Amino acid sequence: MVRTPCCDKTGLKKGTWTPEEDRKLIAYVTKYGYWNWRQLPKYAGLARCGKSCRLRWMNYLRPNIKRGNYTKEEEDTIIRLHESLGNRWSAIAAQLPGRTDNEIKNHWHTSLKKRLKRNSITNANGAKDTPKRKDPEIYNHDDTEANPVQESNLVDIIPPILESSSSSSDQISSLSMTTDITSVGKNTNTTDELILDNNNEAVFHPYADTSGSFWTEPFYSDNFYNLYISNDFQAPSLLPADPGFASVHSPFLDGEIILWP
DNA sequence: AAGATAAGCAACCGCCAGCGA
DNA sequence: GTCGCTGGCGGTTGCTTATCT
Repeated sequence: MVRTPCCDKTGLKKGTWTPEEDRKLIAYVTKYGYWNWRQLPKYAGLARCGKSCRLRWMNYLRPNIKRGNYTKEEEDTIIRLHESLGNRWSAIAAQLPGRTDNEIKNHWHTSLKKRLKRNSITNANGAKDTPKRKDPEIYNHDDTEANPVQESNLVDIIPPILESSSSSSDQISSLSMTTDITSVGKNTNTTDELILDNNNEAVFHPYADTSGSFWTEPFYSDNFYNLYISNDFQAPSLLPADPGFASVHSPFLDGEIILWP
């Protein structure tokens, strides 16, 4: 039996996502939710495979994604879970809020596996092989707080995502209303962050200390959505009647936001 | 300074399970 | 029971960046 392709590949773009594509996907999913990944790119105005859209959203664009260096606790958890679960990355990721299976898998293959190997060699004969590049995650855990975020192009426009707002990485518990000043993004080329003032005007401010409050401040704001919700995509003719979908109306937005379960 | 090499990571591919018709 | 569709998962690839020589 001939396997049906996940999508019609003709004319579909592959490779790295552009900020513009990210904006479209964020805007669409924010407004309508992901009701059908295969159909979604058509309505969102994206020349991408549905799977590619899903992967991009799940691994990088959705709320509550934690980027950056792993803490020692996280690494220990990964190692411990890998011992018991094996390569079941999604199961491991479920125990680490904010981390995706893909990211954990990458981290395992690039750092943790080698670290364990090195440890076992060291334990076996006391020998130490020096890696070509010093890995601060392995050699200096105290540095993990110094630079907690590694930004992609995307983060030029997207705020860091709140980890603690939900125990499940697949949930948005709420869209938090924020106060006078709302952080909406970070300029990766400088130490400035983009914020909105009382008039909803974007201005760059010196980026505040990222330690401590960085992952705990509520910043996933309606103002952020207001910035990036655009009208350059087509609304689906039929939105899901799934009772698991809830919608809210924001005074800051033109229309409703679909909140997925 | 430039080329070689290793490391890191985003993204793709193919398979599989679940579900409804 | 089967077929087709969809979402999800894990393995792998290939590009970019960092480091070494």
